[in-house]
Amino acid sequence: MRTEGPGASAGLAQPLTRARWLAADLRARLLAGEWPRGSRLPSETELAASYQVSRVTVRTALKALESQGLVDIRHGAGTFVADFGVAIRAGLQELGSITQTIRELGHEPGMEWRTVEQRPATAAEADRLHLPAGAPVLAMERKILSDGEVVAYSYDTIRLDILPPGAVEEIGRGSVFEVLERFGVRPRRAFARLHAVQSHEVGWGSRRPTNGLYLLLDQVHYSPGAVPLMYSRTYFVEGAFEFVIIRTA
Amino acid sequence: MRTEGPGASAGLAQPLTRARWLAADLRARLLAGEWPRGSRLPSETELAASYQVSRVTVRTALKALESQGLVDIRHGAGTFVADFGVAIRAGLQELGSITQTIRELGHEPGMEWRTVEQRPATAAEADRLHLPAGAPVLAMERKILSDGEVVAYSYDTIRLDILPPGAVEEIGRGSVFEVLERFGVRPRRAFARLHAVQSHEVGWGSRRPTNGLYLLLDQVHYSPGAVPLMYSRTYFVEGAFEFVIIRTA
DNA sequence: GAGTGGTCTAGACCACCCT
DNA sequence: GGGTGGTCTAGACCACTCA
Repeated sequence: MRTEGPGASAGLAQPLTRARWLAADLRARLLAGEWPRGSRLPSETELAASYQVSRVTVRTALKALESQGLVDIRHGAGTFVADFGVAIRAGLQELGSITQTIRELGHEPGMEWRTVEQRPATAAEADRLHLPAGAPVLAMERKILSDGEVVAYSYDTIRLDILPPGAVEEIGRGSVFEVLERFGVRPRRAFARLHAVQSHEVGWGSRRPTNGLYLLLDQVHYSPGAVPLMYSRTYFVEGAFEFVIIRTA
Repeated sequence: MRTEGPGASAGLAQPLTRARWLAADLRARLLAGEWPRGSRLPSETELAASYQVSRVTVRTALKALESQGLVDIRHGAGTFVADFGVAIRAGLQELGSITQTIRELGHEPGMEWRTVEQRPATAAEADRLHLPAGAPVLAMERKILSDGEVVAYSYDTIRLDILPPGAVEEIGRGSVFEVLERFGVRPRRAFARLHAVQSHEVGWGSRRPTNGLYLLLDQVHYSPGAVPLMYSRTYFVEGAFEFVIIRTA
C-alpha cells in the first residue's frame, strides 16, 4: 500500500479524480522502473485492494496508461509493462500543451515569439472560430524549441472576446495554455486534422529544416461549452517529434 | 423503445457487446438525420431507460460516438449532435480496415496489387515483427482506391508462421483484414507512428501525385496476445483522405 | 481449473449548466 | 433549483489464457 501519491505533474489542470491520481501514480512507478519491461503488473483485483478503490477505477487508470503506450493489457493473461520501444513519446489523443509534453519527455522546452498582434480575423480563421468575418483576434507566430532545437512552428489565433483584460499582455511570455488557465479559460476538447506539408514559407530564422517537410496539426480548441477558443496550426518539423497513436479495435 | 438494431456494418469482427450495439444503433439514427445538427439527444438516463441498459453502458456508447466526432458531450448541459463540419471522416484511434472506412464514407473502395511475394524479412521488418533476421514473410505492395482515385500506397509485411495454409493464396484478392479474419487471425491493437514524407519513389503507375507528398502511417498490428502480426507502411496521398482526431483533456 | 481481464448493473453522490 | 453529465462503488457473470 502506497501513500505518497503521484509526483506533481501539471499539464492541463484537471479535476484530480481517483482514476487520474492512480494513473499518475502507476505512471511514476513504471517510469521509475519498479517493474521490468515485459513483466506483469499486479492484477486489477490486487491493485484495487491495495489502493482501496473499486476495480472499475483501476481499469480506467490502466486504460489511460495503455493509450499512452505504457502498458499492454491482455485479456486473460494480465497487464504488462509495454515493450514496444525505447522512449515515451507524444501521444496524440490526449490534449495537452506542447511545452508540457516536452518537459515530460525530459527535455527543456523553449519558445521564441516572432509576432503577437491584434488584427481582424481572416476568412478561414473566422470560419473556424465561429466569428463574423473581420472580428478582432489575437494572432501569434512562434517557434517551439526542445533543448534549443526547433521542433515546431506554430500559428495560433485566439478569440479576443474570451480573453479577460490583462491576459493579452501576459501572452507572449510563456506557455499559452498556462496563461489561459490562469485566467480561467480552459480548453477541454480539440478537433484536429493532420496533414503532410512541404513548404519553405512555414519556418523562419536560421536552422530551419532544409527539406521544408512538416506534419501539420490543424486544430480548433473548444471550451467545455463547445465555444471555439483558439485556432492553431502547428507545423512539426518532420523527424523532430514522434507522434504515436495506440489504435484499438 | 427500439427493437430493430443497428444496420449490419462489419469492420473488424468484435464481440457484439451491448455498448457496441447501442453505439451502432445511435450512429445509424444520427446518420439518418433523426436529430438535427446541434440539437440535444435524450439524456443518458432517458436513453438508459428506453434501451433497458444501465447508464454506464449508455455512457460507453456515447463516448465512442464522441471519439468519432459524431456527438458533443457537455457536462451539465447534455449531449448534442456534433456541428463540427460536414462529413464523417476517418478517425484515427479506432482500428479498422481502410477498405471498410472508405465504404462507410459512402465511396466505392478498390485495390490494385503490384506484388505479393514470399521473401526473407529485411532487417527493419524483422525488428518490428520480432522475427530473426531473414525469416520468411509475405510482402505486398498495393494501391488503395476510392471511387477509382488513388488514396494510398501500402507496403505490408505479414509473418508467414501465423498464416494457416491456404491463406496465402487468398491474399491478393480482397481486403487483407477480411482474409485474416476468415482464417481466425484477428488484429486487436496497433502501434502507429505518423510521418510526413516527400518522395517520388513511393507511388507508381499513372496519376500518381506530382508533388510526392504523403502522410505515412507506420504501424505494427498485434494479436490479442501481443504477438506482432503485420507491419504496414501506408502512404496516404496528402489531401485524398482527411485524418481527424478528437483530443480530450 | 484457477486466475486474469471484459462487460454490465443499480444505485449513489458530486460538479456543472441553465433559467 | 432542477436536470444533466462525471465519477465511483460492490458485486456479478462471462471470455480468455495458461499451466
